[in-house]
Amino acid sequence: MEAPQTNIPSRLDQIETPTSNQGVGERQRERILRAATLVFSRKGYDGARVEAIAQKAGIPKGNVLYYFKSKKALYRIVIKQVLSLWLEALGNVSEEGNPEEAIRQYVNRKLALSRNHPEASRLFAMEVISGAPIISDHLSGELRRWVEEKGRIFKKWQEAGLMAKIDPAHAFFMIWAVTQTYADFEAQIQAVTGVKNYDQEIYSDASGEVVDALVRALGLKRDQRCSVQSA
Amino acid sequence: MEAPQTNIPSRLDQIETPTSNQGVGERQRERILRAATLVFSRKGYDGARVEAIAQKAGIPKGNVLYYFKSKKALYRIVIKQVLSLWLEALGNVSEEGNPEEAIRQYVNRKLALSRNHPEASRLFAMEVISGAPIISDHLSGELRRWVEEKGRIFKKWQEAGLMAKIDPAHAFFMIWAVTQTYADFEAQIQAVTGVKNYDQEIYSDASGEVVDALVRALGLKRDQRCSVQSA
DNA sequence: ATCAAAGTTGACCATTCGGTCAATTCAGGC
DNA sequence: GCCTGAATTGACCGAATGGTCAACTTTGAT
Repeated sequence: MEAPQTNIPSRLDQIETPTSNQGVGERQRERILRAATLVFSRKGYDGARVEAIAQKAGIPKGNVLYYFKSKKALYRIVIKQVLSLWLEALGNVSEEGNPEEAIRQYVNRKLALSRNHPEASRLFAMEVISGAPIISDHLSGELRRWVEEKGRIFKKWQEAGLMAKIDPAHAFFMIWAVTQTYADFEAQIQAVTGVKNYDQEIYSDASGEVVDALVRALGLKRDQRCSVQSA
Repeated sequence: MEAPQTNIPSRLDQIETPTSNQGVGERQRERILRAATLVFSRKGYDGARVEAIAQKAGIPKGNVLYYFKSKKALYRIVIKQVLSLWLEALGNVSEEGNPEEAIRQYVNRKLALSRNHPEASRLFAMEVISGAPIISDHLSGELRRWVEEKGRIFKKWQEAGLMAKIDPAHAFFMIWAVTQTYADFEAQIQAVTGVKNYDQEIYSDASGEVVDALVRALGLKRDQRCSVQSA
């Protein structure tokens, strides 16, 4: 989907690839990407084995290297995919309207991302914990600018007395930390709570209580009865 | 320090090891443990190389395997060390006294842990993200009981109207997520903020604003002027 | 000085790794 | 059917990995 990066054309264009098993390649490619995301998200780049990816995709190892010219190339593509998912989900913290509602929406969107793409979240975490060797440029580029931009909105809210005076960057770190923890630390939360079907039980709790807590943390609730109780 | 696990006695006891380079072994052993913590925390178990650990410890690979009978045994010891650090830092959320002050202390203690032992935090995170293959028993055992126990204190506070009504477990998840993020996601925070000396600048910010925010999130501030401003 | 145990080291081994490749199968256009 | 290029596969290669080992050095007690 992103840059080609591989030796295979395979695009459903007109002129090129006049004859081919059209579509077959694309489907396999995506199978592999899904499998790779899973394996990389659990083992990190160095710990992941091409053979394991192949097995999870249900194809021989040679076939993986046929679609992606190397393990590193595959990793780059996978992590770029994940990164764009992450940045895209950053979405728009809209300046207009109720700050509380804006943040509530944003947090819920991030929670949904953790719920629907936990492997992506974990892979991102792995990369960052490892020192972000691949994506550090994106972090200090795109992401930094995004935070600066959205930070200005926070500043305005703060000056209008609608938000607690926290460094906007730290406000984001907090939101990201809390929302991602439900994907990244699933094993811990699962163990501590002992829930059976993590997905349903945990996220329904989280999207209620945790969103409220974050709203409170940022001092957003406008008509607030001194925040001792929530329900 | 933990269980022996290796073929070498090396204890400063009386009778055994009548003659030896006393002390030398212990020092080397700890050198290796430190190096191993660093490498494992960046690469995970599968991604870490014994050679890399040896290099970081400044000794040949063979010497590492002399002190620890295998990579897996070394990993187990390292992660047990980290886990006990983690559990120990859980410390006492004291029931007596001001809830706000108790949580403030607890959060600050966790922040200090992230600051002083970022590698330990990262290693713990790596293990959990990987599915906690080694420590899952501890999580569903010790940690779960700890959360249940301390959760009762939260319940009491909540019934007394001193704390927002959040599921205590989720309250902990939130605190852990936020405090650990400063160690685990250092690369991201560094990139976004662009600070030079992470350690000093970030943690002085965090221990101020973030602690306040968490106190607000949990609805703990007793004499609170409707939580719109913090300073 | 001598001795024994502890510690150190690089060479070495079996296995596994990422990656290549030639042989083969598959699918569609003619 | 026949041809062509894509797709599939397992065998294979060199490099790297975890782990072993025998030779050697160091240390402290006697």
